[in-house]
Amino acid sequence: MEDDTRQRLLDAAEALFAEHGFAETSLRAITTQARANLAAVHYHFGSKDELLHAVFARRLKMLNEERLARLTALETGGGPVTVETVLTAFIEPSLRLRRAGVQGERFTRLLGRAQIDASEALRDFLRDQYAPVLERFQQTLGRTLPQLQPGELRWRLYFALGVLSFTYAGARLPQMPFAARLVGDEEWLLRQLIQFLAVGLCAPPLEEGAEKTA
Amino acid sequence: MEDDTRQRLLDAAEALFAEHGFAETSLRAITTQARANLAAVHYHFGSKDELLHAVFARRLKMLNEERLARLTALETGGGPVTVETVLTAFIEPSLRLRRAGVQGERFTRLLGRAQIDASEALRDFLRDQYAPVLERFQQTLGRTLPQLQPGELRWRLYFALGVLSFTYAGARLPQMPFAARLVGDEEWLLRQLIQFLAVGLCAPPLEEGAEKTA
DNA sequence: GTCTATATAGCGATAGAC
DNA sequence: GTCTATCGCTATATAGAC
Repeated sequence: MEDDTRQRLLDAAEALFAEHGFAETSLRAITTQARANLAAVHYHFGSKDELLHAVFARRLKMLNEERLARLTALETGGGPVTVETVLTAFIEPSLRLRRAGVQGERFTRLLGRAQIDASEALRDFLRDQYAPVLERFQQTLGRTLPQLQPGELRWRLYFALGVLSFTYAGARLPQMPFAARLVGDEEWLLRQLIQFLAVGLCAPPLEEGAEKTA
Repeated sequence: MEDDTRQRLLDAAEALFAEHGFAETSLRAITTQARANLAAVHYHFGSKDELLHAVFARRLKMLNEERLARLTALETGGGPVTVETVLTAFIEPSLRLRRAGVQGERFTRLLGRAQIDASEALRDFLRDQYAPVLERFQQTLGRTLPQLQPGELRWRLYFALGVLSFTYAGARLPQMPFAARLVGDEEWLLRQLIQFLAVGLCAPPLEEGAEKTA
């Protein structure tokens, strides 16, 4: 069992945090699902907070490295650098994670939740992980959409990441009569999503003057 | 104090739930901020869950009634029924709530969070409140955008509500170097938001065949 | 309606045997 | 590394005086 226990704890925490939230999930629920002892969490991670941190660390580094690698390949590959291809470079790695199995789907769900839920400490950690990625994507998009003021581009990027987070979080709009989960056919949904975001980012500027820069 | 205590409890709960989340907020924190006794919550509401329910009930009914009234006025007023005007009919009432004071801003923040956070029981309540509103807006949008398959329209509406929830929740994208809060200038941001959503909803259909209807 | 006092339960965390 | 047992704390909820 030894190190395998650590992985089972991460898997169980990932699933339960994604489903019920951090505060609502007890260490007892996690260790039960992981078939581990209650004390194992503190032996392997030190605290509940550090367990959550480890859940993110396990997957986030690779995810964002893949995003940057795809963007670099896009910019040096000689192909067309359009809003669609840049968005795809950002989104596809996370979609691959979802396709890789149920644990990947749970992680993206947790990641979406964290954008709204995250405590101050977790936000600091996520910021460190995301800052270089977002900055590079923003720069590239800025070159692709030179007609936009920086403040305008940043808000549109904010909206776009909002859609992505909301969708990955699997938010069930209580009012919608259809299942809002990403069931099957994620390829079709990805195309819908990318088009929705792309036309939003590419919309003509609204700025009349140039006073709004932040 | 009598009934005033009830209002102060609702105000404090609204603020703290919006800021820290439901599970993370204790009744002690709420009663302290409301300058009320701990037992007052159970006297006035019965339980913590029913307090949350009451926080939503206090504002949600009026909000959705105003949305429906605006949509009706739009459809019978003889003016142009465009995607932008329909979106405005949906969004403006919540924006008015935000402008009305800090409590309105807190409520919309809580409402945004709830779309991702909500427990099963709260989701049932929200569904009942939202179902008729969303259905009518979807019908109207369907007439304005007849080229879209129903499934396509529903997902685009889902994306749009995602952006709105995310923005109202005041999600601080940890990676963004700018303040992601809605500081001042909400008029400018509203125009940005509505344009982003409108062009996304109006994008040409992606459907090749007609097999995808749900 | 508001208060004090308390019941009851679950939480994260730790000590120490094995 | 894994276990049992438990500490110390906080939570929601309630009973009963005023």
